[in-house]
Amino acid sequence: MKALPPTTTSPDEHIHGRGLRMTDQRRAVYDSLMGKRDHPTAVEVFMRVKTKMPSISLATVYNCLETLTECGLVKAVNHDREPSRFCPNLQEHAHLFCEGCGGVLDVPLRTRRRLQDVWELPEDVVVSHHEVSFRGLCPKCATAKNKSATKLKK
Amino acid sequence: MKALPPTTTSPDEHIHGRGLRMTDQRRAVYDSLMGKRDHPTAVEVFMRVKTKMPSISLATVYNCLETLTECGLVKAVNHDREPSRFCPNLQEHAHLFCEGCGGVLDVPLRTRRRLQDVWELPEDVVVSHHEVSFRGLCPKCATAKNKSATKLKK
DNA sequence: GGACTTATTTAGAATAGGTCTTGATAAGGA
DNA sequence: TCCTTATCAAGACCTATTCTAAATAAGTCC
Repeated sequence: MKALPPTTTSPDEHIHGRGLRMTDQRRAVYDSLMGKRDHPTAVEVFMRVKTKMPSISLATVYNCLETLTECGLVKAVNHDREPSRFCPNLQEHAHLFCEGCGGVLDVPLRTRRRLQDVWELPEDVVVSHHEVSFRGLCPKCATAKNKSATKLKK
Repeated sequence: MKALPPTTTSPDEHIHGRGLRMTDQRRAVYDSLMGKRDHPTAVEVFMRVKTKMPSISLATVYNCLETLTECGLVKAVNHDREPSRFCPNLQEHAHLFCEGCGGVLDVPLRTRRRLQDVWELPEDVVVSHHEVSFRGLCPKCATAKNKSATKLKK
């Protein structure tokens, strides 16, 4: 749960802290997420890593993603019943799933704001984790749709 | 998306408005959700409805739940990759998934609050749906855990 | 009411994302 | 080096859900 920012602790130290090793496979999976931070699914990660490491198996990618998630180096992102996606952004944020282009956008928490400001959580509850997802249109798709709608009106 | 409160429109009218019928199966599924509002999974709904209507099939329960969801009479609730749960509460709310008892709690939106107060959504986006889920301990489990922890300390 | 059309239900097969199992490899420590 | 533990790879397996096809039921038009 607790995840120190990677500037103070390297991914390797993070993993070693749990008695685990930073293997080539884990590093390749982690690097692929850091390289193109677009919330890929496990299969997409698999395809990307496979270009650099052709012998890697899908099961290993699943294992690596699970390990990295447990170590707090990446976050697993779920939306409806779609395949899980993975995200190396450790800042607190929500996600916008674009129905137009299928992309996923990070939505940061406003400074000095907390979810309790909006949600009436009963007293005494303990919250260990939360996930917030929006579905709709990203700025690009929204403006594109708007334009075509205006065009049609004329 | 848009869901008129059931006080102004009956479930039947809701369904008829879409050219669909309120069949016995759909009513049984709907009633089972209204009767015990504890966020059951499709299989749990199936087991409950089966006691009143032994001939119903699981596929029908899935179909009914989908229809009711599309008509805006119930909400589908997803959390991590667990099976979907169903909820007849049409007010805006989030969910707390208790790791202690496995229960699900509705968490209402504070009055006159909106998610944009907390999340820095970029301009121009269009949001058609959102889902917020907390994981942790419900009040009962949290206090129970607290008590046993204090006991151990003594 | 009867014939026709469309919705709905049912049971079981099929699918998809993900997990588990097993045997082989590799890395560290004494 | 030998021993122990972690990791990997391949494929079998699991589970929630969807699809398919045939059977029923409900409207609708005459």
